[in-house]
Amino acid sequence: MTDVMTEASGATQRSSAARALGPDGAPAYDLIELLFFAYRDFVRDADEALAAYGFGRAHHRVLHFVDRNPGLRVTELLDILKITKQSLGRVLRELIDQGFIIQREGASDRRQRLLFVTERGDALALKLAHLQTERISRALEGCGDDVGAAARRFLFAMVDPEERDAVARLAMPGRPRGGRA
Amino acid sequence: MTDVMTEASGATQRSSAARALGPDGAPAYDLIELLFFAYRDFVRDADEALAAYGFGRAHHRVLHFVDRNPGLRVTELLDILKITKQSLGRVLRELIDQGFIIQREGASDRRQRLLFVTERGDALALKLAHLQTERISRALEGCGDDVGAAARRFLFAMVDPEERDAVARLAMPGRPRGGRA
DNA sequence: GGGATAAGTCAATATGACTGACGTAATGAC
DNA sequence: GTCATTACGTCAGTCATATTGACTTATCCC
Repeated sequence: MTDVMTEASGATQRSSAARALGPDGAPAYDLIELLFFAYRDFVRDADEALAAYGFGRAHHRVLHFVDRNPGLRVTELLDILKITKQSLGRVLRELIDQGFIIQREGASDRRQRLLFVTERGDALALKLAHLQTERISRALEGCGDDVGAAARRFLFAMVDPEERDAVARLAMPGRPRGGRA
Repeated sequence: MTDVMTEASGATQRSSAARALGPDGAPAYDLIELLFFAYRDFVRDADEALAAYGFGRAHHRVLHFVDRNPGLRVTELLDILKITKQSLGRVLRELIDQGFIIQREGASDRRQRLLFVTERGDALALKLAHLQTERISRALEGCGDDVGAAARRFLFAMVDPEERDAVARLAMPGRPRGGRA
């Protein structure tokens, strides 16, 4: 087994962790735990609303990204969510069967099934986004002025470097809401 | 793509809330999505390491909070994780059976089973914390000076108000590492 | 003694994920 | 026109994490 402990506590060379987080290279327990607690409560808002539709977190994610990116291809969605197409299968089917999402053949490539939200889907996506935005807004109100910008920078920097281009394209501030089908 | 992320939106001066929502009350899609992507990658570090032990994310959470809070009672752990004792059951059993956690009868109340990590459990908890700290440190390095403090403030403000006391007690910056059994 | 509390357990179920294999249709290169 | 590749879907089986509900045991405290 790789001896992580000696590597971590060895005083000879200071890792980036040690530099950023204290003289003794102590773990950043506060941020680790804050991320856990903040995310735990953040997703719970939407979870509760989704239960009324018989949907779960997975449905929300699909609906959200289709709402934000009309005409999204299935492959692109899989790449965003980092799940397999089998995992997506059931969730997408339910959203389509219940009229929240529709598929259209690609104009240039007829193998593609482009995804769009319906009016109903857009309404639900927007409702959930507003719930989450309420929590975010209240959080930012209680903080200093630049905290929103700093939070964006920090969260963006937490993303895998090789994913940042894709994330920047998707999560760009002020990007307009997409249209419906 | 730093320019994308450094850009704080509002040209007009509004309240923090209005800025978060945008000029037209639009959802805070950027922060919603950044939270998703940041958390997705954040937990993946530990997930990969845990796979080698046959453990999952649930084991990590239990191990982490027991490591950080030696002598934790089962009820307290359930309250932190917000899961049922049935859900905790299997995970805790496996951690105990494989020698990562031990239980001790409470001294004053013999109904209690106080939880402690073993040396082995402490080593694994620390290894996982270091993995996550590495990502956090690298993220903070790429940001401005006050971003760490701002991120803490933002994440803390994202927690349910009625949970904040409990979270503050657990995730206080600079809180010392707990001891083993 | 008796009610409340701490913890554990059995059973059934839901959700979200996985791997692997296979099928179908369309594209695009040769 | 054939053929490999791509996009998508699906069948089958499995695993991890979570749920509700019911019940037990031991202990505490009034």
